[in-house]
Amino acid sequence: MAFTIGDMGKATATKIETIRYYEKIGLLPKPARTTSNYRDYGQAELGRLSFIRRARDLGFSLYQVRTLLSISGDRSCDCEGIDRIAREHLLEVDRKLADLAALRKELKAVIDSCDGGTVADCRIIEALGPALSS
Amino acid sequence: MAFTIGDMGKATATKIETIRYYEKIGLLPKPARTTSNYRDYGQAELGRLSFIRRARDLGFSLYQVRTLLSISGDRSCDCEGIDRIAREHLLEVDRKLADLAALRKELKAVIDSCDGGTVADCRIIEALGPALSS
DNA sequence: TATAGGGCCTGTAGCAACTACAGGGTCAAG
DNA sequence: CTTGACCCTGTAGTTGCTACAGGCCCTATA
Repeated sequence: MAFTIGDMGKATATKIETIRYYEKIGLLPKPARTTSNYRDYGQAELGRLSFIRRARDLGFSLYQVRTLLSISGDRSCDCEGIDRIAREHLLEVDRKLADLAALRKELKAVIDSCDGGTVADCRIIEALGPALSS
Repeated sequence: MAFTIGDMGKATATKIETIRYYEKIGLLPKPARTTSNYRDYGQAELGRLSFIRRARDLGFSLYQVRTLLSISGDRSCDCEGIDRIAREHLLEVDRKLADLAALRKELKAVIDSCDGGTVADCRIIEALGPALSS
């Protein structure tokens, strides 16, 4: 029922420094301390940290996580805000996917154009930019 | 034939601060100066900056760009090194694409599980983590 | 009982790759 | 001759951590 910062880290696959960082920026509350000044966490903090990590794994920014946490703290509030953030994030992910796919295609084309030889006739270099007489 | 830093920026869609930053970290050489201490660029610098930007657009890191530039500077060197960097980068892009696609799928599932109501029964929140009794 | 090893503490600095000022000088047009 | 757009240097901020440095604490073993 009481966890050290190391326990928290193990339970959520989070580095200790990261946990302290979350505390510093106010994502995690300042926990109780033992007599020897060790952080003393309970179930609630563990849950909160799990939530943060899970949201981070899904690609939410810390700013978004902060909002998600504050909305989810108020259980009577309706879930429209949550839904909006999640959908917005999904759009962003889709944009990134499209960008990355386009980039991949172009990169592949650049690579495929090269058939060895010296740099003087390397197509990759050529494709990367004009007039690199430096 | 002579460009100000602003010209360079316009020609390559690069912010002035970024150009100065590239100079500071040694990616661009220190250019000549006019009598009033303005940076005075020539064609070579423009080419080099284009190269950098193009490589960055393709997702190469500044570290990789640095290597690409140094290899491409030696036109007699064979293009194996270039090819290796590019292929490695392609693999990295493929990994990112796969990760992002997986994330997208999971995020979509989380969003789709929600059918409104109050936060108390919001599935998004539920899916994000257990025991968030904070 | 001494000591060795782990774990914990604070605080600061570093990473990528920029971006954004603050506080000033320069230049061309009206 | 003044206004506005450009340029200069230098420093600090961004995101999300990560890595020390220098020190305290706790447990197990010889």
